[in-house]
Amino acid sequence: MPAGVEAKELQRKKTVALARGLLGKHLVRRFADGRTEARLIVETEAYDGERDLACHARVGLTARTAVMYEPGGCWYVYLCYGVHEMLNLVVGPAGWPAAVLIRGVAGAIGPGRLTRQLEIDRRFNARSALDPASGLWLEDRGLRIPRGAISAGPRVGVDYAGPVWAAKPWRFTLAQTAWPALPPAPPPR
DNA sequence: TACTCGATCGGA
DNA sequence: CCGATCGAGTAA
Repeated sequence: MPAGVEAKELQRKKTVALARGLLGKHLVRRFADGRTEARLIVETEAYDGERDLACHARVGLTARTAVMYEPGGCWYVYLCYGVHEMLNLVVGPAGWPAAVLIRGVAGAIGPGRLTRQLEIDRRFNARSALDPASGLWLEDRGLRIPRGAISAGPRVGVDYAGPVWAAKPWRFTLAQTAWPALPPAPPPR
């Protein structure tokens, strides 16, 4: 049986470690027709607190950022550039605004592409990320990730945050060699 | 109410 | 490189 991801774990005040730890977990979507799809999480970014000038919570508590102040374990979904839905996992204890952007899953690299493929939009905002009843949740399927399979680098598209915060190596990617067997590739011609 | 500017992507 | 497209945040 698949083990869920624990709320208690997501409420630790360790945003960057949680972003790293999310690699290798699965994002599971149950569609309206009952079909389910589990995708390996392969790329994440950490956004941590009001002090983090790349984080939406840099402006403090507003209607949009309120969900980030919730205890870890719910989704934060917002519209980016008027076009793309961005999926984030709220992490940390209540009152500490932090989230992890799900930037890539196996079969869909890019935060806008994955939400489009999995039909994720702002209706999931503030819903539970641990409860299958929400239709979108996290599962730990026991995949072991060697430390060396993870690489870190600066977050993408946050130059507005200034050199210090833009340079934080808070973007994490899982080397493809650590992914479990992918759907069979079409035979070469 | 009038601006400005995005945690992106696809097409020139 | 540029345009799409719209909502949040800010100033007035």
